[in-house]
Amino acid sequence: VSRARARRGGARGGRVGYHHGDLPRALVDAALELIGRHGVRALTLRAAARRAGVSQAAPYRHFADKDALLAAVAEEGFRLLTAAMRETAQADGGDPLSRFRGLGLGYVSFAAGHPAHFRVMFGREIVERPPHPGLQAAGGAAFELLVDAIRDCQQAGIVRPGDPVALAVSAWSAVHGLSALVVDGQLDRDGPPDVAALAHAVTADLFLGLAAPRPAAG
Amino acid sequence: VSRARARRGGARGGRVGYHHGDLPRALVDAALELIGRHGVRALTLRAAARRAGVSQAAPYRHFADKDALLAAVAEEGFRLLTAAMRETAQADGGDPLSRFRGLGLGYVSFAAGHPAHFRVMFGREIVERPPHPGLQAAGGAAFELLVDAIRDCQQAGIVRPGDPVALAVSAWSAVHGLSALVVDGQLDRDGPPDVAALAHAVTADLFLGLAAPRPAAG
DNA sequence: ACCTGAACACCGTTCAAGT
DNA sequence: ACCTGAACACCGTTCAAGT
Repeated sequence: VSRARARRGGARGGRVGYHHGDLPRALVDAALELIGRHGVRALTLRAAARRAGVSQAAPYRHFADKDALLAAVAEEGFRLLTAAMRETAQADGGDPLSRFRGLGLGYVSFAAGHPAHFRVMFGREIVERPPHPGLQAAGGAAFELLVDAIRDCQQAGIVRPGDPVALAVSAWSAVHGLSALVVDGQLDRDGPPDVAALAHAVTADLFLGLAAPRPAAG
Repeated sequence: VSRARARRGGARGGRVGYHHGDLPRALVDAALELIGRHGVRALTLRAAARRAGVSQAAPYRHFADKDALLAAVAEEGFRLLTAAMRETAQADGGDPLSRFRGLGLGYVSFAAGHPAHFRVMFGREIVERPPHPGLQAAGGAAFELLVDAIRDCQQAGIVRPGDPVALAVSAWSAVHGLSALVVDGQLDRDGPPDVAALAHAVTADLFLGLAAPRPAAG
């Protein structure tokens, strides 16, 4: 089976190659597959071009350089991340706490389901100077979801008072840390971990704290 | 100022080059400097050899390949991490809770102070198959410190009952997440963050939880 | 408007030599 | 025992052409 020419039977009836199709899309897909299969070091512009069935120089018609391709991957990742968070937040129920927790569960679930995206988004593969426009903003959107949810919970008396941004940093740290540990295989000591169970435990601990219940509150 | 020859005035009176010195050490240092200055992509074996003042082939006398050099960096990182955690835990006082919190503060402080080490330790730069021996174990040691500290806190009635390993995953997620966000510059929106203050806030939130105080405990 | 082929400087790795 | 020089296959990027 030749690799470069096996593009025909695509899910939505793609053309016989990308010569007049969507080469940027094909290159992003190729990048994700190379990273997912053999790590970030396996992503080369030339290999991505090969997978897409074009010459080594063709990518430069659509991306200024390798960083620009990585930035496209990261940007797509942030879009998918915020979408996943919003979806899980809605699915988890209408009350502010379920919404808040759903955001966290969506975050971890996105990372586990899209490790290649996650690595590019947070891995400093992009050397970029100055930061690609829109990328910083895309990352900020996910954080804003957390801050807003915390504000809602505070107004409902479910989360304790305090700067919602500071509390959001703690929440972000918890779900981001679990995600990073999962994606990096740091939790594989006894086989592949049950990511959903871990996410439920971590978000619960985040909310309740590790402290033993004290006799008097306040 | 020539780069490769400026090795003389070292802190401890190094020799005039590494030809009969410690080339492995010099290569690890060069790797850290390249990563720290220009990102992981700037680390090439050839550039590291250049910095050490030896030929491009010389590193292969000491490291099987690029992964082996990265593994050495990671292993050193894990040694430094556990040392930093132990030190902060001791400095923070004798009671179990201070010890536990000190471990977390040490973790974040190590990451902020050694970002190049941290990236190699957790960044999946090493493609390694099978995992380099001793590396997995070195990572496990830091985690064991957390588990033991949680057990001590449980026995002192400070941390609530439950599987200490599961609680340690939550604690690890929190401090690892904050560390990763700091190292990746994700918290730089309003200038460089106050890492120590963030670490204090996150470890406090981890212990107390985000929940509003409830009228009845248990 | 989009793609190719050839070119250049660079990298990982190997190997026959050197001291 | 440790290092060098030359070599090979590969990569990022550019540029003159092609259709």
